[in-house]
Amino acid sequence: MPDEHHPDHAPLELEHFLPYRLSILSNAVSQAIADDYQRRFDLSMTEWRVMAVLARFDGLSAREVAERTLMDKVAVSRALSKLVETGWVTRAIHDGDKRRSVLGLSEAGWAIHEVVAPMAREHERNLLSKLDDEERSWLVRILDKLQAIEPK
Amino acid sequence: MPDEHHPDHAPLELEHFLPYRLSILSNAVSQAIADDYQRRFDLSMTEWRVMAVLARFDGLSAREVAERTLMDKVAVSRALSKLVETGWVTRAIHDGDKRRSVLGLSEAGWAIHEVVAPMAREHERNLLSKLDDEERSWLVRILDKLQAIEPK
DNA sequence: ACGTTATAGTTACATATGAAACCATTTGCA
DNA sequence: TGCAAATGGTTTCATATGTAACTATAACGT
Repeated sequence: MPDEHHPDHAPLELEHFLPYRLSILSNAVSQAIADDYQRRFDLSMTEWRVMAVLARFDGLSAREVAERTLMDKVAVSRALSKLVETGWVTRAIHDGDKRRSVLGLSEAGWAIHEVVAPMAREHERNLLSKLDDEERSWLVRILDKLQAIEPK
Repeated sequence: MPDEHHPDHAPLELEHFLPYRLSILSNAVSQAIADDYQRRFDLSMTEWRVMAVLARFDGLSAREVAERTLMDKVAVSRALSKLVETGWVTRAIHDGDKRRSVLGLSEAGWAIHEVVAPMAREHERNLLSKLDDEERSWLVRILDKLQAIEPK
């Protein structure tokens, strides 16, 4: 909790500064997971996110993938070109709109997914195991509130 | 809360996956702050973190700055060379160990700090204002637990 | 003292990322 | 219809970042 006794311009104590703490925690967690599938499948985090979204929503366009993952379209485009090349994602052209692509996991892509999804879940479980039930439910509630549309 | 009814290999629902949520939240928060001081002072996040640490601990070496900020030494080295060049940080050589540098904020550096620190605090307050007291204290407690040394 | 090893910090290179320009196609509307 | 504006997606370029190699100095063990 920010200490009211420090004047506003006093040096920040990074280790108690919420944005900093979130950043450290988030990076540590994401990196641990990413290292895992990176090492085993040479799959980047953006690529995995694209695959995860296509596993749930088959036939999306690239723009829709970008929306769902909150990544920008350039990142998605790059991830897709690699994924299509390695054969884990299929890309067709939308009939009726030649600009749009129609994306989905290939058989091989599903096979990767079958391995990586449980891996990711395992990391999450591991993280949550540090909390008790009460803490877990507060965490979800707090995240929901904090994420209620960032008002700049 | 992860839903027990989904088998482990089912498609991840990113929007309920804790590591993903943390990453989105953390990026949004940090980016909002960074945009702010970036625009006004052409100061990157790593540079600001170096300055924040030097505001609290005068005379650190580069390695110590890296430890305190959890950034790697190359990032710190680069940040420092820019900060020294713009004149916001002073760098001397440790007497008795010519490898070590002795770092600190300059007058100009302090002036920047006086503006940026309150800005950062304001963003944090803004974020925390979405929570009530009870939620805030749970959040701190939860972060403490989650951050208790990542056991890989 | 002296060579080996460790440490502080920088440089070089390879890769990742983001913004803007770009191409193709489609939409909106005069 | 036909042409300006919008949209989907890729390419280009400039910048950021991480890893490994490197330089200089210091510490250690004999």
